[in-house]
Amino acid sequence: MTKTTTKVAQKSLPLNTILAGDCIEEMRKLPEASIDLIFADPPYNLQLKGTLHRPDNSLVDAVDDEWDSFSSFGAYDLFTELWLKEARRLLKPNGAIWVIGSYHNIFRVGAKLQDAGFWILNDVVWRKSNPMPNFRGMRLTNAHETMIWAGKSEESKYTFNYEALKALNEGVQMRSDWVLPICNGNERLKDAKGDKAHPTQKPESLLHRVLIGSTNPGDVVLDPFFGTGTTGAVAKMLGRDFIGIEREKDYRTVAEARIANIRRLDSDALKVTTSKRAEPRVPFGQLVERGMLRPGEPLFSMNGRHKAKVRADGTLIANDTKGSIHQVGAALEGAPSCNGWTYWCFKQDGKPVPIDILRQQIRAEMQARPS
Amino acid sequence: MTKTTTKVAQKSLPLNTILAGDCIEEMRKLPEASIDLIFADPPYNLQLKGTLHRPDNSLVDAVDDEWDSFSSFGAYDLFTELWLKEARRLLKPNGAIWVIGSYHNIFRVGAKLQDAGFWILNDVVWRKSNPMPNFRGMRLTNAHETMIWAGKSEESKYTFNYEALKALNEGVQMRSDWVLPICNGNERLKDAKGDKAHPTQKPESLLHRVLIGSTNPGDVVLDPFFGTGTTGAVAKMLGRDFIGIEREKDYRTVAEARIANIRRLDSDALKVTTSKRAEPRVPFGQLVERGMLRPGEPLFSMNGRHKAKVRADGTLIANDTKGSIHQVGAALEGAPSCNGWTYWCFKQDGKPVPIDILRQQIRAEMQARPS
DNA sequence: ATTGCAGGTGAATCATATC
DNA sequence: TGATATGATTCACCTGCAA
Repeated sequence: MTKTTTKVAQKSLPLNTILAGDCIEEMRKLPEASIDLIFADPPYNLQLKGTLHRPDNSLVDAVDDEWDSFSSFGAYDLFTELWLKEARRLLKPNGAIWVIGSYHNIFRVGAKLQDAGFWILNDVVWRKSNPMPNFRGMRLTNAHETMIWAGKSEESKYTFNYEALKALNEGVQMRSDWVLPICNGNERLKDAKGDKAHPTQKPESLLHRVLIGSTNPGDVVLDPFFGTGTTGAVAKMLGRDFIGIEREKDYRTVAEARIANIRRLDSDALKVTTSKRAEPRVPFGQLVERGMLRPGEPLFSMNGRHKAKVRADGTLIANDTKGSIHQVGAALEGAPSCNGWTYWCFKQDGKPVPIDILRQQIRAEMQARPS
Repeated sequence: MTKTTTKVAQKSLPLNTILAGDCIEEMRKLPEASIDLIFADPPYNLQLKGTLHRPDNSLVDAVDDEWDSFSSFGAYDLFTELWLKEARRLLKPNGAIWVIGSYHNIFRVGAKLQDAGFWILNDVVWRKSNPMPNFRGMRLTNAHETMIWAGKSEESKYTFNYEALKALNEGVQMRSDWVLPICNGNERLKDAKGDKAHPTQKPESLLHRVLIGSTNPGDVVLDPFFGTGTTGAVAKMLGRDFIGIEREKDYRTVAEARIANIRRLDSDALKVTTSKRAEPRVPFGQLVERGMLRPGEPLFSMNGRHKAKVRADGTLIANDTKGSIHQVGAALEGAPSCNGWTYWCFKQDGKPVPIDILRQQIRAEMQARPS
């Protein structure tokens, strides 16, 4: 999943800095189609009226009275619409976004995401291993938060490091529910008085998984609600570039000091298990050209049920069926498709050997002496 | 939390029957403020396009029913608004609603719930213990569905059987994430041909927990998307009255036969949800994500002969060998297999410490705060 | 009776390079 | 832009039959 990057756009970006100001205004100053990934942890405290940030006062005031008891929802929706619009403008065509929230706001954000043209890829549940209990026993322990992962559009070729996440999960594909502890202990940033510096600091483990899974080293990650900079800290550690936007001076100060202390991992540590999809394509005919397989040599299906003969042009023939290793395999199995590389074996010293071994030999040679 | 019930209203209700017809029209015929709880499993609007094959080329049996197809998000929103409006009219002042959905629809439903004046109490995640995997490795395994629990209004004195749920959860406060298996085996209803009678039958364990937690015996439970009647079956089993609404005759027929066969609570069913699980598996990657081990940190084999470096995705690299802690250990020893947990150490204050110590720490946390 | 293996399946927005 | 060819990809259960 390599991508071409626009050097011009990247050069004008304020990489690895924290922009001071309102997130919508600051996003408007950045060039379109310049960001690979956005991670957003927007405000969600709807009950405390007046603390909600209003980007465009005249418009909010205009609808204020009409919305009656739901005026806060309307204002929140407008705010969501505006920052999502800018976020989408900034993303490259193959970019993606993560948004985190709780039941207070996540449903409204998710609906607005879909309305704006984002294409939801997964909703991910962060299951907290140590949540705050429900003290009054009036509801269930609120033990999770919800993240939405969405591509810029339905057509986006988003980045997904499937094999890396599978490796993180001990060889089993990663699920949409992530069990991680909340941020506390040494990781939790404190102010001069010893109080927590930010009320909702997210754990670095959460960002680690997000960035490993949906970015590559060198990608540009924007966090429009930067807070104390968890996104920036993990991005720097993992060799990604970040841009933060934060209104509050106190948060910016804490974040800057925090990120300055982070050391970027060396390139060995940054490398991650890659997908086979990224490996170069090898035509089957090359095995014949190189004499690894002889024309006329018989191949056998892995299940032992079928047999075919190699032809000089790298096609197979079995009974009446002729064609590529994939086509003949599919025809013999009556299947819609077939991966011929894993379907066929040849005999070596009487033992069946998958032809994929030969492809791996060629690929190893290509790595040693790239053409 | 006892409630006074209006005898007059209850007498005119079609208790413990399945109404045939469109849910909005049928709800309009019922008297207002007559229902204690609504459980709704509306169409998810999955928007599936092509076909999907498994790695073995077999075809995935998708939900392609006409009832799940909407022309646009706008059409789905309108449908949601209309049925929610009737649902809210039918609820008693202290009534509540549960709605279940996936990321395709739940954000829109949640926003409309809030717009209609419902007051969200919790969002609850049903974590499937056995979900369908992601066959193409393109996304995370979609391993959960989301339920929203909401009161008719902010002022509703909703029913919540805190102690009963705590008992169901082995004496620990019930959390907002519920681990339950999907509906299969004997519980899954089949038609005459042996195919599944309904594409999306919900497990009774899910309804069991909902009804135990948010209704009392004798309460009236309405399910406007009754399907094959899981809500009715569990309600009858638990001594609650139900009203079902279902358009499709085939589903009604199956549901009626099913509910007629229900007698009383099977006490074994209760034990399923309270049984202890085996010792949890801890992926090595979690130590990296949690910062217990840093990417780039060296590990040493117990015998002192080998060294490896931790990578950001929880794999190791040693010389040319990359892979899991087990794979790299096996490769270095030339052994067919290796338990990486007992093979590798890290250095703490200059002394070697087995990495298994870190796994034990995580397990201790999980035990102290079990799911 | 018990074990093991083959086969089936579940609310799924599930590919991509080349011609 | 659309058709064609290549070839990547699965977890936890369940049932039924064979050994």
